[in-house]
Parts: sequence; structure tokens; C-alpha cells
Amino acid sequence: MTESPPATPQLLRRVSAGAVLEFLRASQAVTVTEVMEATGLTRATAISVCEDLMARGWIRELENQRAFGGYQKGRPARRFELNERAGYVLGMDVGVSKATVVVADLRGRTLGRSTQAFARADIPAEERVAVVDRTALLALAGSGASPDAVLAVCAGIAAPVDRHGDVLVRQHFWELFDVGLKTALLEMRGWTVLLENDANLAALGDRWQGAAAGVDDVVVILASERLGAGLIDNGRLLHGRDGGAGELAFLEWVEGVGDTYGIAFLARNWAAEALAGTAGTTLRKYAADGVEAEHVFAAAAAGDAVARQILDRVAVRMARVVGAVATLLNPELVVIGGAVANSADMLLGAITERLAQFTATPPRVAVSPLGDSIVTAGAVRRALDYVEQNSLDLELTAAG
Amino acid sequence: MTESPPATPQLLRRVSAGAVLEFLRASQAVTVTEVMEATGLTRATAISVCEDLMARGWIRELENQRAFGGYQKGRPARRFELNERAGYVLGMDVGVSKATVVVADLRGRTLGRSTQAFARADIPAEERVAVVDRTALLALAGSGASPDAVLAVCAGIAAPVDRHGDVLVRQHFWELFDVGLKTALLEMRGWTVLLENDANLAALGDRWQGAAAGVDDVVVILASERLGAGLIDNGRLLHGRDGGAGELAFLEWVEGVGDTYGIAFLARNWAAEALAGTAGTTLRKYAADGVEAEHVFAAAAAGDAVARQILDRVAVRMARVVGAVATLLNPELVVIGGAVANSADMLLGAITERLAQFTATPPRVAVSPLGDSIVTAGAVRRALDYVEQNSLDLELTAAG
DNA sequence: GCATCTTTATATTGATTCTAAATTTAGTGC
DNA sequence: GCACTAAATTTAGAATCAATATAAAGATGC
Repeated sequence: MTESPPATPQLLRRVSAGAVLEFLRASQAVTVTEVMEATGLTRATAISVCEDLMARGWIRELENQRAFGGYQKGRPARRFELNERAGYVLGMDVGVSKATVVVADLRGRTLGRSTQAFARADIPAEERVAVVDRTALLALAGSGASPDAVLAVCAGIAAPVDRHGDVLVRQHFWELFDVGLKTALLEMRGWTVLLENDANLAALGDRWQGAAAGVDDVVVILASERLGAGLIDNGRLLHGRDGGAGELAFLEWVEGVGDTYGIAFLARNWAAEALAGTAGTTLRKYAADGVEAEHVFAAAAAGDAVARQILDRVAVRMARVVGAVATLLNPELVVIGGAVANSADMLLGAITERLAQFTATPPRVAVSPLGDSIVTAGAVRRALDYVEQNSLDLELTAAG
Repeated sequence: MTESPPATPQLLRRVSAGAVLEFLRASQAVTVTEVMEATGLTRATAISVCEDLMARGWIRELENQRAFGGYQKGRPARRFELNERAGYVLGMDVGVSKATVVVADLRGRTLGRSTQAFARADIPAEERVAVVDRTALLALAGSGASPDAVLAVCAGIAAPVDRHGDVLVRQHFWELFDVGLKTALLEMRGWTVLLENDANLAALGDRWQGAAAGVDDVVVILASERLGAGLIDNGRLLHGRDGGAGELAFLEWVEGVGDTYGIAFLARNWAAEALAGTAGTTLRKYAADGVEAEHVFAAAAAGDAVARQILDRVAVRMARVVGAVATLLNPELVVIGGAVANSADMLLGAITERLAQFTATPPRVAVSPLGDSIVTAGAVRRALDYVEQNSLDLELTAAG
């Protein structure tokens, strides 16, 4: 299937180098002996591969640091480590009203971050692209990284993106933006841009640094204003035919509502409904400016009965969604993430309790600790994945 | 992650041999020149690899058949082809009341088939295993294949099976059967047994030889008595944590019913309901012995209003299920399969029509042409996949 | 201070596998 | 029989890795 290059002897070097690099990525400073043990290569080969990788800029040699392992005898070992500044990746979260760009090194450590608002929600695609570009340059400048050293960019948007990174289901809003962003950043900066759905990135992000670390079968629900899910089975993201996998509208279709509202949205609206009535509630003091979701959470925490009732309704709704997804996909864990995640902690108990009503295979439920940086985290992870898979084909610019 | 063998020069031969074998599997008799073009190898290497494979029994050389390509000049080419009788695979469908075993050659051609009923539904696991074993030997005898030449066995059962082939969610019924079957067939016959959920196998089967041929994102619903789905995204089966992926009970949980009934079941039961009333219907003539699903289909085809109404209800229910799955997974195609598939053709139009009510991303809907051999087809496919992935590690017995 | 020990580094040799180019072989057509 | 053609075989050369032997670098002990 994959038009793999014919098995030439050079392929061996590639395989060896790939194995060594993978090991180096998972370790700190290592000796050649450790490389040998990890990869099964001979000392001679291991050294040769390390020197290759060093010449190409991916790894660097440390000054003799005997004390490292605590072992003191014998000839001191050379130590190699990943050159995490060999290049950088950008993780982007491009929303309707603003764009956030994170700069990370090859170990995924965040070096800089910048957020810029769009002037209006309906600015043309090219202007939107220009803002994103400017945000990226700002973030880079703040991290002392050269734009030339960017190896990959991943951008998350709130639209279906298929597994090749194309927006197929033509959404009016993102219609021109997707190709525009890709071509503009490639032409102007020489950057490879990977597009991906934001909920999918949330899933990658949380599996990387969040509640789902190390879990292979997990669903991450981005749950603030709208609901969207990133589905992971056996460690792989599901996309479906057009990138539409993870839509959660089925409940509403079944019930005849027709859209998918998130936790913050529901809390706010149901609070407004309650205030239209005569119920006595501490929420009334916010009525003038409009009740926000966080007010409802705060009031509930303080014991307000109406607020508690609202959160209960939200919990039931979430339990329904989680239950349906759990039945169909049988994940080990369902994570609730997004800006609302900090407050959503309060809902966990109620959701878990009710889950058994809606599925025979209830998963663990958790709230992501990543908050609203869950999407950029996933974008960084996705860009790193790309770099790691293509390291041996990428040329590093001298610039660090 | 995968503890790959260290990159020794022998690895190259493995890669080359794998590429050649893969090409041979997809072709009929081929010349070395064709192998060269397909794999990118040199003539010398291609010949060497072919002779290796021939010595190991996987391929055979044809007598000089110049006329093959219609080209007449030059030195006649040697021709090689897959030795499809180098070994055999067994595909099993083990149900509650009977077991079916199919024998296939390495091209997947069915050579023999046998079905044996279990004496009672509740016989102990070991007896059940013994019946399966006997069925397998019968099928083998009928195909002139030696039990020693069986390279892999795949058995489908109606219980969740995780991606490692284990039954984790302890179902009383299959509890002892799964390990029992594996160890018994390994010890008595030396066969490697892969266990898999029947709906998952249906998905593999239909994607191989059915309506979903070549479709990478597809859901196959086994829909006769109970509903169960095999989910495929990007050509890969989903299992979930414990093999529970593909359960369709969520609708019932939402609606508070609590189980997942298939097309035949619903048709039969709703017919019984109708007969309890006074409606005039041609179904009444079957009332004494109990109305079967096929009667309802026949009556509807003949114009009976009550029967049509029943099928309409069934269609709505199926549309709901298909719609929900389509929303969450966004497949290109949903296939309805199983014993009921022949009749289900009648429902296609009604389901498709109503689909838009239940999803914004309606997939194509089709009925599988494989009928009730959809599970064994998938089992054969799964066993072949195993053999193809492990060819170079398998020793062929001399026996053809 | 010097021999000894431990661990690492380097060099040599040999095996496997591939490519590339030259040569041989087995047919066809006149 | 002779030229032509395409395939097969042979030969030479390069890349890569394993295995072994040898050298180096430092610590330890007397």
C-alpha cells in the first residue's frame, strides 16, 4: 500500500537512526552504552549513528559529566542528548474571535505564547490569516526563536477537518480560511501547516499532558459553549469520512432539538429562564448584566438551590452524552475539557452517579487540568508528532 | 514502542521479501520484470527473493508460459505466482445454537464448509469446544486440506472481545468458552486461534467482499435478532477498552427501554402485537404457529397495510440508529447485514428517506450481499490478515 | 607512583544485502 | 544461420551491521 522506498542498505541506517532518535527523545543525557541496550545495536554502530545525528543537528554531545549516573569507575562515557532547540513547532488555536499561538521546543516545552483578537468576527479570510501570522511572529519573538527554525505548525479550528487536513464539509465560516492559512504560511514563511479540528486536538492534548495521559481509549469532550468530542481508539484519532467524527448532535436529533449546547451555554440560558420566573435565588444580583456560567457555579457552591438545580440538569444532560458515547465506543475514560473545565469539577460527582442510567459500560469520567490551553497543547503535540515522524527527511536550518 | 528487531542486514531481506509477497498476493502469475517494477528492486535481487520465497513454499514457478502477456520477443520470462495452497485458514462463526466453519486457501477462496448444531443451548464449554473442533475437521476433510496445514483460525462470537482477543467483560455464557477454545485447538491441533466479536467480523467481511469493498470509513450493523455494529475508521476496527465498541443500546437507554432489538425480532414482535388487535391483515394465517419476520416482509411486498406499517416502524427505528452512529462517527457508508439482509433490501428506501431527520451527515446506506455468511467471511479475512502479517515468521509444513 | 581494574572508544575483519554494469541465454523472425 | 530482443546470470562494488581485538581514559589500591 504505502509506496515505501525499495529496501536499499541505506534503509537500515534510517531504521537505526530512527530508533536512536526515538530513544533520545524519551530520555535525558544518555551514554552510548544505554543507546546500545535500548536499540540492540553494537557500540560501533551506535556511535556512528549518534555522530550522524549530531552532524545533522538533531542531538548534541555533553561535556564529560561523570557524576551523572553516580557511577565512578572506568573510562568516562560520552553523553548525548536531544538538541531540543534544533527547531521549534507552533501550536495554534484559531477561534471565531481570537487566535492563540504557542511556541514549543522539540521536547514540547512552551517557550512563548501570544493571543490576538480579530477586529470583528466577520473579517475576510485573508485578514484573518494576516492576524494569525502576526500572532505567530509575536510569539516567536517572545521566545527567542527564529521563524526559519519552525519545523511544523498545527492549527485547530472549530470545523470538521478530515484526516488529510482538508476542510471538506464546506462551512461558510472557514471556507476560505483553511487553504488560505496553509498557502499563506507556506509561501511567506516556508512553514508546513497541519489543520485539525479543535476537539480532536483537545483529545491529543489531554492524552499528552492531561487527565488521559497514557490512556489508549479515550473520549475528550470540549464542553464550554458547544459540545464537540475528540475520539481516540487504540491511541488513534478517529476522523470519519469528512472529519465529522465526534459530533454529539445525535441526542438532540433524537429529542428534536437540533443543536449541541455546551455546559457554559446551558448554565447561562437556564439561569436566564429561572430569573424570568419568581424563584428566590442569589443569582438575581447578576440579572442586570446577564448571568454568566461562572456565577451559577459560584452560587451553587454557596448553596443556592436554584443554581444547584440548574447544575443538576446540566449534569444529567452530560451524563446522557457520556453514556451514549460510552455505549458506542467503550472508552476507558471520558474527559471534560475546555475553558469551563475548572468549574466543571463540581459536576463530576453528579455525572458519574447518573452514568449507570445511560450505559452498561460506564467509563471513568475526569475533568481536564489543561483548562483553555487544551487545544494549543494538542496542536503542539500534533506538530511534534509530525516532526518526529519526519525527522530524518527534514533539513535543519543552522539557526537555533 | 514496538520492540522491533535491531536493524540488522537481514531486516532488508525481510522487507524485500514482504514487498514481493504482498505484490504476488495481489496479482496472478507475474514475471520478474513485473516484480521489479512493483517493488523497485533490481532484477538480481528480485530473482533472489523469489527463489527464497519458493524454497520456503510461499510461491511457485509456472512452466514457461510465453503466451501469457501476448508478447513474443526476447528470452522467455520465468513466471511466479502465489502458492495459494501453501496453507489454509479457518473462519468460524460460533453461535448459541450452532457452529459454522469455513476452510479457505491463501487467496481466500472457500474450499469447504460445515455446520453443526449444539445438542442444547446450555451444554458445558468443553463440549461446545469439542463440537467446534469436530466441525472444523469435517470442513477440512471436505476440502482435501490437512489439519497440519492450517496456519490460522479466527472465531467470531456474540460477545465483546478486546483487541487482544480476550473476553474481558465476563459474560456468563462465553466465560469458559473463549480460553477453552484457544487452548484446546492449540494443544490438540497446533492451531493459532484469534477470537473476535461477530459484528466486528461482519464489518471485516463486508469490507472484503460485500457492499463496503474499498470503503475506509464504514459501519456494519448485524441486525437480525439483536443489533450489534462493527465500526471501521480509516480501515481499522475499533474495539474500545474491553471490546465493547459497537454496542447500540444507547438509544434504548435514552428512551428507557434497555435492550437492543434487531429487525427480525422487532418485525416478529410487532406482528404479534398487531394480531392481538382486530386489524384485518393477511398475517393472520400465520398466527397459529407464530408469525416470522419473513412473513411480514412477504405480506408487505404483497401489499398488506398492517405489514407495511410494521416495516415502517422498523425503518424509523433503524434510521434513528444509523443517524446516531452517522453523527458520532461520520462514516461514508452504513451496511445492514446478517441473515435478515436479504429481506432488509425492502427497508433501504424508507431508512434512507428518514435519515435526514436524524443526522446532518447522512451516509450511504446499503444491505450486505453476504447474507448470513458475513461473519465467516470476516473470520476468514481476519485469519488471512494474520497470516499475511506473519508470513515470514511462519513455517510451512510440507503438506499441501 | 605504578600496576591493576573497569568501562568506553576505536579499528579490523567478515557477513549480508543491495545496486549497477557487463555478459550470457533462450527464444522469435527473416 | 543470423540478427534481434528481452530475460537471466555473473561480476564488481558499496553500505551497513556484528563480532572481535586493541587502545584509551580514568579510578583504585598498595
